Amino acid sequence: MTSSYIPAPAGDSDGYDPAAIESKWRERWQTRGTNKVDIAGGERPFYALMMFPYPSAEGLHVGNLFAFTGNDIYGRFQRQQGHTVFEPLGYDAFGIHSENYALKVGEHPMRLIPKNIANFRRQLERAGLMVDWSKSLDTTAPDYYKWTQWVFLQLYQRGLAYKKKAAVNWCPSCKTVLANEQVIAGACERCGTLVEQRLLEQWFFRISDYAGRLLDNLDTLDWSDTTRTAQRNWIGRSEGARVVFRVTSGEEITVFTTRPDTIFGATYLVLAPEHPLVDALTTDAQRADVSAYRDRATKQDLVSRKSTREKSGVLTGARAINPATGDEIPIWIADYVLMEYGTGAIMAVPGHDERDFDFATVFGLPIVRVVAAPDEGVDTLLAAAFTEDAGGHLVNSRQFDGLAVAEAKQAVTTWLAGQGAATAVTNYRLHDWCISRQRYWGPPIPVIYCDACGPQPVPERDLPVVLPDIPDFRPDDSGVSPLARHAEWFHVACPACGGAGRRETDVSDTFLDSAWYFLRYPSVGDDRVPFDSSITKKWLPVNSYIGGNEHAVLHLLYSRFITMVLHDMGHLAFEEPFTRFRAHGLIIREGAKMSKSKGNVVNPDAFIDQWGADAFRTYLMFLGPYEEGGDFRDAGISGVRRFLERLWLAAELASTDGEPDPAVLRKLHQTIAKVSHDIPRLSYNTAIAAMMEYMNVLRKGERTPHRSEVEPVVQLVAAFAPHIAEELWERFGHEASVFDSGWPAFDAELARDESVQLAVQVNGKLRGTLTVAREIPQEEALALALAEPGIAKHLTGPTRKVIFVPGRLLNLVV
RNA sequence: GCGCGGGUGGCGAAAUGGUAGACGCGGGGGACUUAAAAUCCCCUUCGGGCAACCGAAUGCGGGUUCGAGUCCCGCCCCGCGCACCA
Repeated sequence: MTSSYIPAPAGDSDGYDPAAIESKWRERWQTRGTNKVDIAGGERPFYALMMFPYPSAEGLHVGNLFAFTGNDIYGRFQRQQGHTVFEPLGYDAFGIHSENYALKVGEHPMRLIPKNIANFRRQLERAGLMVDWSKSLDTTAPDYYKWTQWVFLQLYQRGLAYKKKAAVNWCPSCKTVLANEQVIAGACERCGTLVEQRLLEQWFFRISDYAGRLLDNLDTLDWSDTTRTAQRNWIGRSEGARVVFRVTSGEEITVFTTRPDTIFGATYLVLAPEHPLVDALTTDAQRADVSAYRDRATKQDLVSRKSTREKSGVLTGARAINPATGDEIPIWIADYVLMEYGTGAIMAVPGHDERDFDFATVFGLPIVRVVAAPDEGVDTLLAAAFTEDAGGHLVNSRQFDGLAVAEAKQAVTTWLAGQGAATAVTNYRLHDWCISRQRYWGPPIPVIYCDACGPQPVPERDLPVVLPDIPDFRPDDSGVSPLARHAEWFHVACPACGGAGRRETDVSDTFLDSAWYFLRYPSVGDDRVPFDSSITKKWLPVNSYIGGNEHAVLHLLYSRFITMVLHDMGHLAFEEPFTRFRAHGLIIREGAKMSKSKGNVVNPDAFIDQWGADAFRTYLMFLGPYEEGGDFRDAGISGVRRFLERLWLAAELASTDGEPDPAVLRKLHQTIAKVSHDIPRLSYNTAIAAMMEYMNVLRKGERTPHRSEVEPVVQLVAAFAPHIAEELWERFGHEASVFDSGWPAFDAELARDESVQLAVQVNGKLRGTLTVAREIPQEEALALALAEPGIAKHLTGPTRKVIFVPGRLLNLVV
């Protein structure tokens, strides 16, 4: 028997030529349909999803490739485990990024985006991803956003979409609403202009109705802990009570507090300046001060208002009764109380809340101690707010004196509830999702306004509401979307009465585009429904989702929310879209985040030209732990390239004469075990290191490897370096793709070392190592150790204790 | 301020509580070669020593343990996220 691969004659050696084999296999995969997925019939479906990119004009970023390659390896590995793997990729191409860039370069986004996408596609194909391009999608295509609009209508029908006037961050330069996270230190994250506050009518989704479920379900998900923690913090559940304070003039003020136990120390109330009761409560004497203060507060942008720590406020002149003490206390307004959290009103307990303490100090308000630590008395002076609750007990609280804080929270709430003054409630920090954008480049929100019928949803049969191709899409300062200027689009018949109607001119947030795209991929091409029910049943929920932690909160939370709503409406059988999620790390270069301004951006095309896609992929995965990212240093890639060259050479030289070396086989099986263990954990760097180690053994002293020592490594390396693996696999005489060849069999017998290095310690310090049989008993190991002069000389006294870890270590305590 | 990561050779990094530094880069030396490249071999944490060897060492200080990079307590530094959330 001879190898089916006949080496080229010496002098005309056909060495490793990545450019040639990579383009060969790109074509071969295409013609053979290697990456095409049998959506309807494929067995053991496995959905390996990665977060889709925004196709920027600069082209693919190394960070994108790092992320995609990590997912691709996982997907290819699952395919080699016998799954039908679906690894789709599409484009998240709507949004303010594209629109601003289009304005900057003076080209219409409808022309610009297809160019960007074509460039992205070219770069992605070079990277050798196992993507089924027939199932790609683009959020800006009408046949996609038709269904984004359908999703909106579902929420609308369910009563989960509503309009309200809301104070929003407004960037006067970008002429748009900004989310809080887009405002950095009071300025627009994009252009640096100081942000103002505006009141606009906006569409919201009632995600806060789902806060409890979104929080509770987190416990059941196989997700990165950091991501789950981030979501928990974002949802921000807190247990407390709503307490009603009666105003002496008759009104009632409801406050939210997490410390009902401290109510005996509530010496004043504070309302947010925007609180609806302020007008009614304010006395004539205070009216001028109050309205001046409110004017000042509303002019300030939301972020700098929140970041100012100095306390300010004014008296309303009204007084309320503390339901616990019966005392009259003053009512203030102050901007440290936020209208959007809780009830927009608080009971101030300066003795036990830092902010209230600061405020009371500034305005000379009474500070009463109602909680004391074990070593403190009723009258121990409060130099600062005492906010610890563990170990504290109540004082100055009448019948509750002496109760521990935790019990008092319950007891006080129950007592107040008995008088109708309180209810125990759970409050969430999560607020409703504003989806309106006063911009052009997004899916129009499918609503028509009619003077006779009011707002009407666009009937499903009329979807999509196509975004018109208009030359002037520049936003202006009116706060109204550019679409309003396009008369023949704007004016439309009312779907209810047929009379004159006007279209909603806001478009929706890009987060809505991406909150359901994973549902669409398997059903791409189906124009009857957004997602086919039997296909969805087969492929979803997503088995593995990989993406950046920058989307840990919003994108993942919104996707979960939309999925949950569609589940509740009977469209989906599951309520959590991503069974497993792992956040990948960030690639940095020379210790700094890659950015154009720092000039340290790596151009993937240039690297692939020079080193080949296989080396580039493998190097990216070798940089560091996938979930932590790594430092991209140009010099490092040579080691990975050398590894592939050595693999190539080993395959070229492999012979079928004689028998494989048992020592090499042992290392091979140890390597199979290591790689099989590491890939599912995304521990790609150590899997590569293990294969490199094996290559060192295989080629030790320029030995000629046996074919059976090389062939399995081709399968192991395939997920990392797919082109070279296919080429070598073919040269070994296989007709089918290496990705349909399965996974090398692991033999524990062959992998077992018969002798091991036993560490010998004296008092925990290493004093020597013994090469011994693996199963050596303690007595024999001890005897061998004592016979070793280098060890014996450290035994300065009688042995008091012997610790023996079989096969690993012997520790003698003297 | 709060939350989440992280701190290990010249560098990127490995290490179920059990020989710290695997693997790779860089560096040094050697073999092969007329020479170079490629390939292969050896060395490369620091200090001391001709050497066998000895000592120190995983941000700092304590602790638990026969044994700690790993677990516990208290700090310092770096990155990311959130930030008057009652």
